[in-house]
Amino acid sequence: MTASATRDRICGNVSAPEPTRKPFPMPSDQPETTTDYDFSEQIGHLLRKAYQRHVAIFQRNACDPQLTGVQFVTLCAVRDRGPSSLTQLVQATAVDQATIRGIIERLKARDLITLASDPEDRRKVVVNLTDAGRTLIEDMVPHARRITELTLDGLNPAERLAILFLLRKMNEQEPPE
Amino acid sequence: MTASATRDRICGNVSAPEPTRKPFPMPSDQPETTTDYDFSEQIGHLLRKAYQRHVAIFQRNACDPQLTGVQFVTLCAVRDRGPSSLTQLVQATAVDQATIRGIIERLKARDLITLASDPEDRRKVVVNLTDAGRTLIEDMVPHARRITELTLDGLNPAERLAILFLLRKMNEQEPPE
DNA sequence: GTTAAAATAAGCGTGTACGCTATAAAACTA
DNA sequence: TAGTTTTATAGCGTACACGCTTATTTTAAC
Repeated sequence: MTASATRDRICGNVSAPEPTRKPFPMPSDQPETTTDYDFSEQIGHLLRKAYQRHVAIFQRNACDPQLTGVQFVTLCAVRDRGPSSLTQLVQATAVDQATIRGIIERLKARDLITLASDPEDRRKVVVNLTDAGRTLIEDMVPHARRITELTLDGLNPAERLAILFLLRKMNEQEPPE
Repeated sequence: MTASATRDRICGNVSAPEPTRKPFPMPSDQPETTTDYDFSEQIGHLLRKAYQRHVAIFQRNACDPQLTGVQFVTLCAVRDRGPSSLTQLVQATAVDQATIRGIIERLKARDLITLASDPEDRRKVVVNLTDAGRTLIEDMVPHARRITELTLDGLNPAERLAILFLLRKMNEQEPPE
């Protein structure tokens, strides 16, 4: 820290001793210095780490080692909504349109779903569960509960409710334009 | 729920994309049935959506459209720690070892960092900031503050403290074996 | 004490999966 | 016909697992 601070003086951007031009009005009394910005305390960094930890827990605790969290979510969405088009699954799962195609391909390759085209709208690809897919969901759900439990391990019941509430509230907020 | 879901195939389930009305899931009475498992209320799903929203906000608000959040975190880590080996950066950034190489490659290609080999340990690759890299960080930090602000938009000050606290606490917990 | 073998550490290559942007083609709708 | 919706395709970036090479450190033998 001190080493980098000294280096800042030596070869840093010493050329501009504050041209007094602020690109953004700072929301509070945040100083314009860069030294107090700690990336490891930012919401984005914490979210990334939390999600990565969850993914690791999922992989270790899924009853099927090939099944990913997103694949499981997609299977659940098909079960809950019945035969669905890709666009419907995109909305239900919050998986990107370009990404869902790969998911569907892999689930199809494992015969967990079937694909058909809607005779009433020939653009649509209708996704359906196979018996194997339905069985896998049934087998997986207890493991999924455990995965949730393990991900929230370390938080007491009140804190668990709180973080679910706060994440839902964040997600309801639309990303600006 | 299940009965109506299977009837959704009449193509008229347009009621889905309506705003979310979600009661609190009670952790107490969880039967072993699969019908009450709602993937969209699970911590993993909420974390994935929250992080994706943050990434979208980052992309729209970075001063450099090519710079990703992870790349920025890596640059910050080099600035904070001084010349660093890849392994040190892996620990500092929580970016996978195989992934950091791609990050470093792209930062190097843009001349934001330099690579050298440590004469004292010839296994090591030492990463250093260039002047351009240092300048980019300086320019970026105000935007990064705004990105954090926008990601937390919708939460009041107490809630912001709460979610940061809860995510930190979750991340401190080790993923089991 | 020097040296050879074993254990550890750093980094590389490859393969698979997820995520987004941008673009285009096909099918439907007005 | 013009415009919208649905899906397909290409390309880049992030993420992790696996197996591998090379370099350093530790240990054991001598």
